[in-house]
Amino acid sequence: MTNIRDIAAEAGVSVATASRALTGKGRVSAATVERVRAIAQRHRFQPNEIARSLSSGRSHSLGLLVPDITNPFFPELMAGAESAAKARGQTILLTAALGADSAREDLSVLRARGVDGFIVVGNPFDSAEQLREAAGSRPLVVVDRSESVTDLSTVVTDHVEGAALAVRHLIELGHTRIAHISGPPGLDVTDLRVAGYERELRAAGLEPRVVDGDFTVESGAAAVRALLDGPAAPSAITTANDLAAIGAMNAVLARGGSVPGDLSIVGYDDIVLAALVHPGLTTVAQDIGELGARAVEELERQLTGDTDVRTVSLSTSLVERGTTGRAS
Amino acid sequence: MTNIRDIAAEAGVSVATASRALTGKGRVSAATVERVRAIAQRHRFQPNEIARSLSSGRSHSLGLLVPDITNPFFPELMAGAESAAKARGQTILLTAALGADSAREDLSVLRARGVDGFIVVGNPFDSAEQLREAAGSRPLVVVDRSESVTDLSTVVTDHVEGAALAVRHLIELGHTRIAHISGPPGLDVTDLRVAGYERELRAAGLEPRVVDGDFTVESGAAAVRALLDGPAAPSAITTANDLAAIGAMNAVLARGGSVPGDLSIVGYDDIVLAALVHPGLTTVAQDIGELGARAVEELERQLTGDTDVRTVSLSTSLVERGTTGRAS
DNA sequence: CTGTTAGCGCATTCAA
DNA sequence: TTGAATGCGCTAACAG
Repeated sequence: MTNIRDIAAEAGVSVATASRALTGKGRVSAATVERVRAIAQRHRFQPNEIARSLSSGRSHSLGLLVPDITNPFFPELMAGAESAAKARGQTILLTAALGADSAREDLSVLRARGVDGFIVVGNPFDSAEQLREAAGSRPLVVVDRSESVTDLSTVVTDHVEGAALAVRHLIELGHTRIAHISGPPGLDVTDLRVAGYERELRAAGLEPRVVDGDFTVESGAAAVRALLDGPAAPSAITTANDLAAIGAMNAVLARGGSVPGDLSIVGYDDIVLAALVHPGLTTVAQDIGELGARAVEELERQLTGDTDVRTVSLSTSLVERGTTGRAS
Repeated sequence: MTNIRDIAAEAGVSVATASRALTGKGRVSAATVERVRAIAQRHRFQPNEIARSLSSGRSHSLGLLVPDITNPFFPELMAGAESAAKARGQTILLTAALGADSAREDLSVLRARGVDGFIVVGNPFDSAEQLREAAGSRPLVVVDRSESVTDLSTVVTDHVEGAALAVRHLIELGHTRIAHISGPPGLDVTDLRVAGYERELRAAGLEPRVVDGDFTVESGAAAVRALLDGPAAPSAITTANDLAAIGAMNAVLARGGSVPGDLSIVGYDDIVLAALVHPGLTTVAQDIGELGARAVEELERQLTGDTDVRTVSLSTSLVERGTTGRAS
């Protein structure tokens, strides 16, 4: 590997000057800059980032912690983060951790690797305080958690409005018995979406009805079975996420029912999968990749010295596909 | 941040001894090892990996290059690689690059970051030689390419046998007009699966029929439309991957047909999504996560000095779900 | 504008 | 078994 000493030697300057010419920091004559860079280019010189990190204290790498890589929501977010990071010369160090213990450990590993900051999707801990401590005073952006982390920068979508959007769509289609399959109770995202659902339903003079789920396909299926077998079965449902919606849809189809004939279904997230099932899932779309990209931007902002705590809120929209129809 | 000097000072030993006690390399008395480690633990000392890398020349990090993070196949593989790496104290540096140019650039960035080796999924270049050059003499394991990279360690599944498995299943169900929707022609994976398909079909005295696709949902849909609109429409198809199979299935359903009533469909890969569509997709399963995990293992083996070029071949199996039925 | 001098935090010689 | 010295490759302060 050719290093900066080789370049400096060939250019007939000191290593320090070569460094300045290459990084653009510090005053160097235009002539030497050009000469040094030309030589570097010819040698395909790539500064050793490890050495650079050790010396400068910045690694140009970002730690990304996601809860569950097999849930298709997260890869989409990762993709957005990865490409935004790449565009800014940053590299993503990826880690997936489900529980608080492994999250603590993983963050610690990433810290030892010198990441400049963290993007944490969801909060694996019980409190924002624990999360901040695990991040070890490094800049931190939380994605998709709002209420519980008021003193940290976050990137979120407007869950209340999104949930309301779904309900409004069903009401416009003439539905009056609209149930909601929620996420795990207590979670911000869950509560906000439930709140939006209830608000919009009550505004129309209708009675809310919430069945708890946990974002999984299975929970969606189980919830819908309970709903359809119970009294006053709904003609439409909104769900906490697309996975649950798909589970619900499969459960209806599995018992010979039809969607949207027997039940209209609205998902939430608009993961890629939503467009691939048949019929296509009507869902509340959030730009998942953008969520990741904006998190990178926010982190970058903090890394450049801006210490404001900010909440970036992205809008949502309804994507109509085939799982919703007029009430009969 | 507390560093090794602090630990050494508190233990009353030199930094060198502290380092030896912590890493376990070199002779140190059991007593001092214990003392140093106790102090380190009390301080929650985490050696700075950056410094360690610079000094030792090893970073304990692996570069993972995937072509397309939004194709659900790759996140599953990433998850397997990530957890295997974590279990071995390695960290994954992730990058996604579609074309050869960006792949070259990305590998270069990862190299500058000091990754100890690479796992490359597919070969973004025209030849194994270019890939090796882009990896810059660092150990390299290729996943899912076999033919074109005979002189590199690879982890693959037996595509020929997998494709044959699918055909055999359809033949057992009584189908005789069985078409195959392939991947992009020229790709190893494509050609091998086509070969397996043709071999098995010919063995049964049946005539093969291949329509080219490109692994996307759309290509599957287009191919199946062409097939059904043409003469001698098949009663069953095998596909190069699950995404194409799902596209095919949706195309049939979209025109009012039924699956498997009008067309039996077998996918390939068994991505998570395969179980989530309705009806569930019958498919040739490969353990995608295992593919990633084994790649990490192979790389690790090379990193520990074993320079044998090896090909790890994982087996496949048929998962019967709802998209295949008896020929009418 | 440029060169010299010091580290960054650790691993690894070489002596003792 | 331990310590002192050296260097990984680079950036950053300080002189000139």
